[in-house]
Amino acid sequence: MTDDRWVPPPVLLTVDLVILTLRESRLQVLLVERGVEPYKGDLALPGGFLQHAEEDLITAAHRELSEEADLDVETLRLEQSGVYGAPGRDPRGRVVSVAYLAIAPRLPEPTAGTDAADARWQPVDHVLSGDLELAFDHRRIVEDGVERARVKLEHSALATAFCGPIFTITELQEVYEAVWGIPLDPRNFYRKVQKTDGFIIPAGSARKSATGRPARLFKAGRREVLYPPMVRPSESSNAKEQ
Amino acid sequence: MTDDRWVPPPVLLTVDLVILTLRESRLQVLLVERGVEPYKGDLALPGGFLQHAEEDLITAAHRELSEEADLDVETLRLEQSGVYGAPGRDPRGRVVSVAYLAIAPRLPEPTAGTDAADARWQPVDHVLSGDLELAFDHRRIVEDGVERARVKLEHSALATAFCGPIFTITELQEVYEAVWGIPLDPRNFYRKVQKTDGFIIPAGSARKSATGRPARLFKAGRREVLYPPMVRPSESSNAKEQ
DNA sequence: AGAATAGTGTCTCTGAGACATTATCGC
DNA sequence: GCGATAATGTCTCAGAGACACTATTCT
Repeated sequence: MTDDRWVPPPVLLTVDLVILTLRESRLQVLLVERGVEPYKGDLALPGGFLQHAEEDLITAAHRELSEEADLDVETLRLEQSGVYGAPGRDPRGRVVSVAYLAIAPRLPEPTAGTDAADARWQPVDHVLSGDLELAFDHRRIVEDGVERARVKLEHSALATAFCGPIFTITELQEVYEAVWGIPLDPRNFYRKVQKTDGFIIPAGSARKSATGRPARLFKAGRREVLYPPMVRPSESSNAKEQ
Repeated sequence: MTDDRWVPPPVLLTVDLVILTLRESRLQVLLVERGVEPYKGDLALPGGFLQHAEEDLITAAHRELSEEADLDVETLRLEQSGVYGAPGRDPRGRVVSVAYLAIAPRLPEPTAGTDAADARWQPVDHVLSGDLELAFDHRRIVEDGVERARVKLEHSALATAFCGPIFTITELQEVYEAVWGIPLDPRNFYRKVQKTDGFIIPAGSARKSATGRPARLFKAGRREVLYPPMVRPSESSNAKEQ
């Protein structure tokens, strides 16, 4: 099968970023309008080719993150979310894309970057429902990224990363509700979060809303892995396989 | 930052396979002795370069699987497990590897393939403990693959794939014990597995061991996602992040 | 006082863990 | 009968879900 003169086919590598945030109590994903062919003018995930042969994947992801959105790279956790390498996915040739997932607190409207004609937040439901068409196979990448975020919310303290440095329990609950897309009972949520040791740490008390009793403030604790995990209700009737 | 004449750097793509099975009640991984440089003579995961520019990743994984081990591809579930693309991981240049995880029932000693001087099963503990040196960053790939298998055992009916088409509950328990590396209570395991609807289906009754009461036989049910999940004990004291 | 939001308490049910007991085989 | 393995039952405790109540602010 392998010839003496055979050489492996080169491929081009891109990193694509699924940057999720919370705006107006909805889970939103950062999309850019492509400024170049192919799919020029269409919406797509921020990302791009590896810069040079020595660039690390995670480095490239961070570079694209700061290039295409004016975000503070330090505060963002970045994690690999999948590889997409189907032969026909990019008309420019054999392009394999490594997807990275980033979770961010409320962010400002991003400034347009170099490769992107425009960059803006879009609700993920619009993407998942298909109302919003994305270039390449980026819709699938968003789907996988969102599902990964949902699972991570169960088992890790990731939700605090969606909030600012100081937050109320209600705000934290809103994060879960937005990402999971379901309502939660405030009292059970309160109890669960409070008794999960090291999840959140008290940080004084202050007013938050215009009316009502002032909420206590918290900051993220040291615990990364939540055990027992936060449970997503009615998980009995789902099906999610590769 | 982007020059007019700039072109993205090409990379070489490999697929690496983490093939896990159960032999002698231990979790074992298929390793090959490399027949070519670099790392010639060292143990490594089966795998290799993309064959041609149009080959799908999963196709390449299946091809390597049948090339390097004489396994029935049909019965194996294959799933992406990670990407490994650190700049210095392969002396031949910029090589990015996509790892695939395969789970298999008891398998025979494999026959040596084309690229591999020798192929054989090795207990994963030997790899994880570092007693067994692996080429490239393959030890890390095995670590990630095993952890993924452990998690999948919790939330999916994957464990039945380790068994043959017909099995006893005790055999199924041995799968969990081998992969998780901990002993389980037979009575609680029995109860849990029985009441998880659609996990296993009765398939008659027959003798299994030389002595004692004959065990009932089962086959895999239709359910893929287990809810509530099988819980891995003492998960309270672990830490596992990217 | 009343509206609005934050925080606490209680009851019930499910499921996990620990462990004793019974059932069915070969000898 | 005995030894060995399979299967079932029981008790207890932790945690999730449902829901009523109290607390603290503002107007």
